[in-house]
Amino acid sequence: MRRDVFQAIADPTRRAIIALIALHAMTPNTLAEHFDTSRQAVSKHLRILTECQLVKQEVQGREIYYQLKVSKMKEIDKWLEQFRKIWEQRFSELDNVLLTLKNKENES
Amino acid sequence: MRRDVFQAIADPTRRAIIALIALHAMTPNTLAEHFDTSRQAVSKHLRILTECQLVKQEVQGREIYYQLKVSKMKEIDKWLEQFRKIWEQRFSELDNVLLTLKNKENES
DNA sequence: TATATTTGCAACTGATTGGTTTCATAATAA
DNA sequence: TTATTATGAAACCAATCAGTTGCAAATATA
Repeated sequence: MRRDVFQAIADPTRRAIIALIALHAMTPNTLAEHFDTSRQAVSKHLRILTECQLVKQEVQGREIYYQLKVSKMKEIDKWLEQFRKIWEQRFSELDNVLLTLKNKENES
Repeated sequence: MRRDVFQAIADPTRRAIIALIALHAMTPNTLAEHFDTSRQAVSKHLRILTECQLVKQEVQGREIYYQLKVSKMKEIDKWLEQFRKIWEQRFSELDNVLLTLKNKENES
C-alpha cells in the first residue's frame, strides 16, 4: 500500500478536505456535509490522510476533530524547491541573454 | 479520464522522470535506461505528462526530446500558496504567544 | 435503561492504474 | 533496397482506488 503525500493530494476530494480543515479542525460528519459523497467515503479519505501524516485527530467525547498538519504540507514545498531553483536560474539566464543583446546594441 | 498535475506527480516514476528532464531534455529511450521498467512504460508516463501539459516534445529526426514545462510546475506552487499563508500566520501567532509570555515575565 | 448520534471498519463493486507484450510507422544506416 | 533504430498505440492483466451498504462500538441524551 503506497501511502505518501503526493498520492494523498492526487484526489480532488482529498484536496478539498485539506483546504477545509486548514482553516479549522472539523469532524467527519460536518466535513461530509460539504461533499456529495457519503460520510463513510469522507472517513476513508481521512484515513488515507492520517496514514500519510497529513492530518491529526483530536478526540472530544464521541466527536473526532481532524486538523491539518501544516508541517507535512511542507514536504511538497520541499520537493518543489529543486524546480524553483531551476526556473529562477532559467529566468536569470534569459536576463543574461537580454543583457548581452543590449550591450551589443550599445557597442554598435 | 482525469488528468491534472496532481494526479501526474502522484506516481514516483513520473516524479523521477520530471526530475531528470528538468536538468535537460531527454528521449524516451535514454530516459528508460534510468528505470527498471520497459521503454513502453516510460512512454506511457510521458503521454500522461504531456496530456497534463507538464512536458513538451521537440522532434529531432526520429528522436523525440521531452522537456519539462517549468511553468506548469508552478501550478502546484500556486496551490500551496494558500497553506503557506496559513503556516506563516500560525508561526506569527506562536511568536505572539511567546512575546506575551516574555512581556509578562518582564512585568513580574 | 433505552435510544439516538458519531464514528470506524469490513465486504463488495466498477473504474482506473501501471505494467506487460505485440505490432505499426517513420527515420536513419548499411 | 534492406536492415536497424526510435517511437507510439493497442490489447491485455493484476492491483489499487473511490465509492457503496451494512454493521459494531462507544458516547451522549431521553
